[in-house]
Amino acid sequence: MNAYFCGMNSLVEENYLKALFTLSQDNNGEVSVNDLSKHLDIKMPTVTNMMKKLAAKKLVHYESYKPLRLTEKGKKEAALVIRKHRLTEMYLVEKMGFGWDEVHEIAEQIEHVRAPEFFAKMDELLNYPKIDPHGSPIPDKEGRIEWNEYSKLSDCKEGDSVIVTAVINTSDEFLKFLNSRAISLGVRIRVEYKEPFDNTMIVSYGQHPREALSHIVCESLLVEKI
Amino acid sequence: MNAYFCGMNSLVEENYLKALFTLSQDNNGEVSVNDLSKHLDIKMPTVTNMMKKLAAKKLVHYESYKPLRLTEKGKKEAALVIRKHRLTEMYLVEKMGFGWDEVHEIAEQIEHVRAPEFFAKMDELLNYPKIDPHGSPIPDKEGRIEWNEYSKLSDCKEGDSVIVTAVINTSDEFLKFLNSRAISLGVRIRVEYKEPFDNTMIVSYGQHPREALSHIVCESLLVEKI
DNA sequence: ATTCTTTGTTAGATTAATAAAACTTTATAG
DNA sequence: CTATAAAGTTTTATTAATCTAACAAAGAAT
Ligand SMILES: [Mn+2]
Ligand SMILES: [Mn+2]
Ligand SMILES: [Mn+2]
Ligand SMILES: [Mn+2]
Repeated sequence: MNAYFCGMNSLVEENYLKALFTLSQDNNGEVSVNDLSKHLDIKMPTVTNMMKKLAAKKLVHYESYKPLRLTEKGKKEAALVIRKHRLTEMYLVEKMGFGWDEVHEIAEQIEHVRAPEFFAKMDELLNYPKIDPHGSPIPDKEGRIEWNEYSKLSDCKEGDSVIVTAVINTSDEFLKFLNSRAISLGVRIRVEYKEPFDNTMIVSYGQHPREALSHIVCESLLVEKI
Repeated sequence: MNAYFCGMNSLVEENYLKALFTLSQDNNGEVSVNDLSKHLDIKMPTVTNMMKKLAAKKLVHYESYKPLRLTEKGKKEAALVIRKHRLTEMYLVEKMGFGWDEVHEIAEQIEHVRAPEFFAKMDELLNYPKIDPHGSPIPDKEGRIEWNEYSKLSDCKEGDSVIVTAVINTSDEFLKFLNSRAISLGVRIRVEYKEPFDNTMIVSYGQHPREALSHIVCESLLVEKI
């Protein structure tokens, strides 16, 4: 009767898929119930339940006590949700004038809107962007992602000159910190000195001849070497 | 824990409020459970249940077997949902290039997004519009509505010249019909002849010197006399 | 190897939104 | 005024998403 009768996933299912996709990136495709539970702030039994449901829908490989893995179908559907999220973020920044630190929560909701024309229109108005405002790739309409091979600033050596291409941590707080240091995508940074004790980096860029960036900050910045 | 713990209404509650508001317009504030049930395509027992819930939240005056009425609080919250809906429709048409016949279903979903900044931004980018793409007034931030005193085209007399200011029926089919006749808001129409038998009107406007509009069409067009 | 801790599952319960079936009240038509 | 029809309600049940408490498996530590 309603719009959710066919092969569509619910808003809740979409959030699980997205979380599985994201978490599986840094663990060669495997995710623990515990991690997923913490990431979504949902108790473990609820997650187990949902995994059985997603397994029944052929979106997740589920076996008791084994790590969770998305199926190919699951990966595709997750990527399509991420596509909607990132397109939305890009639209909010480029066409509506929001800051890159203001769009995540709004996109978190709009990503669940069931209106393909709406996302297609944003895509068109943005001229088919390949990355979102945080430098993350936007999956294409088939859910394919172009993985860019960038390195972390923390892996650079003294004397390296690099361009900031993406942020890994997209939390408001981190983005506001970057704003306060005038660091944004495209900024060209030179590593002046790397403190052996705690890996803090002294870097220079733009009008900033001597800025200290902690290891935790440097690990969250993806850069392209030049 | 989640975002819906405080005074917020759920998506479902918002749709009930909106329906109550709309239906109560043409019946001096009163709505029957039956009408609401049909309008929302939800069975009557479900509606009765929800009315008790909304009554507990002081949004609806509910007494067994009596017509439903929104409280002042209910009217305000309904108007604020309608505000989000109409602002969205206006944004979709004015800023994204959708047709007036394509935006209702998208707005039906986006109206439930919980992000005041988002709607405030649309409002700003649209320069605080007073009407939506169908000529309906957009309630202000306090939920106040400026009721325009327009008449139906069907109430006009032979020889009257009028400007189309709003459509009452905002269904896709009706809007597409108007598109096919090149009738849109702002078009100046002259009533050439009114058939006494079935109230069909022969009108002229723009490049159309002799167009026949059935009574049902004329009843759905609001006009301003000049 | 045995114990303890962490992780995961099962069982049972709750809340929101819905419907079907049965019943009651109000309205309408003879 | 009844008899019937329409509208509204109550009761019971279902589904999705969640939780707590109790239990079981896997992994770590001694
Ligand atoms: Mn985001
Ligand atoms: Mn989301
Ligand atoms: Mn509409
Ligand atoms: Mn809606």
